Amino acid sequence: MAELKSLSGDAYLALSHSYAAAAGLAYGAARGPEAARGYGAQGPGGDLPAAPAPRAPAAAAESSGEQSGDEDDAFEQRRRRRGPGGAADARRRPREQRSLRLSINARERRRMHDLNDALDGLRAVIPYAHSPSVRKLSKIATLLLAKNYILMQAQALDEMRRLVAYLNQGQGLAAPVAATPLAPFGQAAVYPFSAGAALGPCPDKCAAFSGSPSALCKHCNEKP
DNA sequence: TAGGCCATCTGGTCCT
DNA sequence: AGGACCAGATGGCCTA
Repeated sequence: MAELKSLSGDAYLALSHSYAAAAGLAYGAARGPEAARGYGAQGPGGDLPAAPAPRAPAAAAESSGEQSGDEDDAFEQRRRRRGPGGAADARRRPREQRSLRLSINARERRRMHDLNDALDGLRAVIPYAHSPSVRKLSKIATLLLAKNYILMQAQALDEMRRLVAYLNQGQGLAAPVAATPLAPFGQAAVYPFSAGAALGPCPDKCAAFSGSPSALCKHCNEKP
């Protein structure tokens, strides 16, 4: 089981709101009472047990039939619990069907573990308070936060492109940079630093934006 | 104690 | 036929 990280309520709400503000969303508000309750919001200094009792669901673990010796009993009990025809059904159940069911269960369990691993991977790249004393994000919170984070990043990228275009226009540049001010992220031409650095004589890249040496740059002021 | 979150089991459906 | 995916049911753990 994954370690318990936790996120203080305040930190989480702050993060959510900043994402929401940037992305024009209101995740925190939308959560309403849940947000107030807090995903993992602990009381003051509230820590969770470092290692939560490994889920040892009586019904689940025992009935999974892979770790327990009295799997049949558990299975029978569950069938009985499941309602009409359950017990009789189980009694009639041939051994092959039973083992087939067990393998299907195992496969489903594996699938869910993979899904949880992927969610852990997502949590790892979402900026929030990672710490042993902070409970990890719930699944739903992880997905919602990730969505808002992506939207926020997209918006920031958009603004940066606009700024670069504006700067390029302002400088009246004939440089190749100006030719594709809105090129997709990842194209070096969009970013004067890389283009300028390649072309300019100054190792400090000071000429990247203006195309002319800077009076403030020690490299530009150096005598050759 | 209620409510949230979670793991697991299970049967159904769809796809290969 | 077998596997993947999905949703409902169930029960355990934890917090307010």
